[in-house]
Amino acid sequence: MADTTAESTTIEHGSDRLWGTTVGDDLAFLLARANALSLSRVNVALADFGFKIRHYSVLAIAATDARPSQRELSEFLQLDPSQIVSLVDFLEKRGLVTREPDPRDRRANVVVATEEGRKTVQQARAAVHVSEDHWFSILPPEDAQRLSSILRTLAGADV
Amino acid sequence: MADTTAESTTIEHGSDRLWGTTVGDDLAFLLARANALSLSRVNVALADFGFKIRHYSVLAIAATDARPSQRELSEFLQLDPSQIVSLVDFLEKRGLVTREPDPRDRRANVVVATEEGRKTVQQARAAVHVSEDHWFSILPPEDAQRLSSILRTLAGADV
DNA sequence: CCACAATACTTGAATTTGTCAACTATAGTT
DNA sequence: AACTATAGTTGACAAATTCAAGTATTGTGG
Repeated sequence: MADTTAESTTIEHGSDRLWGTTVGDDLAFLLARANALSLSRVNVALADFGFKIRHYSVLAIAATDARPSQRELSEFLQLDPSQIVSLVDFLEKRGLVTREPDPRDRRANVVVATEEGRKTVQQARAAVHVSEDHWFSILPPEDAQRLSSILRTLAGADV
Repeated sequence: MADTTAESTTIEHGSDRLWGTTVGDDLAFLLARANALSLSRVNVALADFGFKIRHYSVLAIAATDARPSQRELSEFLQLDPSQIVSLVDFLEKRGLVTREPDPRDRRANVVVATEEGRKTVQQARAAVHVSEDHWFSILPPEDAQRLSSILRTLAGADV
């Protein structure tokens, strides 16, 4: 842990002392805080595209050949189905994705990126990765790798 | 990527196949998802106390001898000052914390847990830790340790 | 000491997000 | 055909987020 003494020259607005309190040891708290920081960075990176993280996530998945249904998106992104509706509406209005009928199930739509959508997501992904890499570069490379692998375990293991 | 040989016996509710898409590699996404899972667990554990994670965080910090000001809480928890106001209102109405004038700065309040608040937070902390430990026990112990350490680095380093 | 800018907290309003129930259309089952 | 379950949509409502403005106090430069 205490390998980076990267503070103290700054005037220190003073809330850092709260790290010593019990919540500073709490994994749920650390996760929440790391996520909040990550989120705000990513959202800044996506602001140029008029996206927030969710638009980006939906578009990125739609730009693969996975051809996800809205239900799958809802489940995977842990969002209410009605939230997926508005996300897809948003992207569809901008011509980035289309709803295509699922030939196997006429109730379902499949969300697919347009050519424009694929171009856009490529640029957005680049922006996101620049912002992420910059942040994660404060970690030794093997820690970034470990973090990714550990989080995959946690995030994939429901219950 | 493309294993759309949708034929398999595993009819499975299906969204797991989306792990293969690009977002599944994205640290920001993994962080968000892990946090969402952690959050919902913790909130379940706290429901008995009528808390959500933020009430608990404020109370837990107030129950130390750190005597945080509201501004410090705002900064540390990354919440708008007005959100701290309502959290402290909430806890104060329940007799769990009090606002005490900061002798060094009459503009500021210091948030301190009452005796009742200290008792409550102790029970709440136990509930949270049970729920966390249960979840994190899917990790090998050294990974849990590493995760904690890595997250502390990430969460503490606000470039 | 005075004028002025900055800070700590509070209030309220605007916006976004989260949650949920009801509805239509289709699927699957018996 | 009757029944139940599912995919998507809509709309209502609650909760959370963000912002702008106001009060009291602090600190600073003249």
